[in-house]
Amino acid sequence: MRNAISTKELIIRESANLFNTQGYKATSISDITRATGLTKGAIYRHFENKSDLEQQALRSLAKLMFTELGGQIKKAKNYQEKMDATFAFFEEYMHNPIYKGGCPLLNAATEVDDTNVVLRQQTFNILAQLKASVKKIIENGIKNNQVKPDTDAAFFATIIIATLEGGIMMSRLERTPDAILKTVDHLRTVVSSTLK
Amino acid sequence: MRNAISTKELIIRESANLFNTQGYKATSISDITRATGLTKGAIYRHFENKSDLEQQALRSLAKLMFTELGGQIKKAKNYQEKMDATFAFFEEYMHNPIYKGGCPLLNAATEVDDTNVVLRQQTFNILAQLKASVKKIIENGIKNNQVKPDTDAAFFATIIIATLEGGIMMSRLERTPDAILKTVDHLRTVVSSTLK
DNA sequence: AAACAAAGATACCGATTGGTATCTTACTTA
DNA sequence: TAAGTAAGATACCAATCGGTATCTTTGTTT
Repeated sequence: MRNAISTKELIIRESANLFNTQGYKATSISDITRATGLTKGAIYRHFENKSDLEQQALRSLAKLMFTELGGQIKKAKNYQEKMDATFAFFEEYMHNPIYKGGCPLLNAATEVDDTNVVLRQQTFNILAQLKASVKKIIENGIKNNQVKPDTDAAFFATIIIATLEGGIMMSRLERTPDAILKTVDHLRTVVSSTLK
Repeated sequence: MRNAISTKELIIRESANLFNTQGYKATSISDITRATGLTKGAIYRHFENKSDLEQQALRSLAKLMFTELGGQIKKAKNYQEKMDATFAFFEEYMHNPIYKGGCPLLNAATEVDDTNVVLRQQTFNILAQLKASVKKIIENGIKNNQVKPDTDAAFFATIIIATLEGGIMMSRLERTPDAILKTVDHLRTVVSSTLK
């Protein structure tokens, strides 16, 4: 049997790419057969149905995102550097993206919020995880005497993520990094205001 | 002939509703026949094809948005009130939306940025119009001695829109106004910082 | 009221959708 | 090397897709 796990990875990689650029509903199994060079029979051997594949593809995109982002944050030594790393990660999207089609969180959130229950819950969890990681950076900053102790971590985590995601939406629509650069620039001054 | 213009309005209204909640690609003509109580023959008498209907529906959503937003802004007398009116408009989305499915700009932008050329250009124009209107408020604020003269209007217009759209995305995914309330709260302090 | 035109309904088209049953191929184990 | 099994290919299914040609209905005009 030709290596099963590597073909499953191939299917997930290619379908994740298509889902993130064309949308989940709009991507057909035939699209995925074309992208992978496999047949329907091969795909349905590895996944129960399309919904199953969608979930695993989104999970893969989220993992990729958190692995890369988490790695960059870990490298940074203090609060300000960790925040900078976070901003740099979203800024980098535009130049050399780790996946095509923009932010998987933004894409999934806007597509599935009214229609796809299972994908919505999964996307909700991705947002929660992202918020938690930004919140943690701020809380650690307070603990390490780098951030004003009365700083509302949940509040800043929310506005930072909202601003970045909105900036990505604009930059992708305008096909220029202008918006994401402006939002990151602004967020740097926001972060400065939380400094001790 | 049963009133043609009112049935065309019905088709646009119902399809705009479906497009904004389910997505453009994901909404079929049959969905629209169900929502309107009309048949395919009736729909294709008023629109060349699905793309034509998509364009007119998005145009209708944008018009609705700018009419409502513009009206609120016009009512406000000075810079701060006009900004508050803008924020209130986006905040209101959550409680009593003027259209289902969230912000038409955000929805269209994330769906079509990689796939649909004609709808992408249209969405691009909507964003440009929104940016221009926020920019104008700031520029008038400068002219009327209410805003610091060195304020970068284009910069603030971008970060305000990005933050609001990101806040809407989060609030809709989380099904709670928490995020949009936080972002608006933050933007009020941002606006304060531009005051003379 | 007869003629006409416009609005909408019906019935169909080929192509594509997600999904499945079955067949063939490739590899492992005995 | 023969048998067994897992991976993938093939061929099909009913349902739905966007779209169209044609028919019926409705209202206007003369």
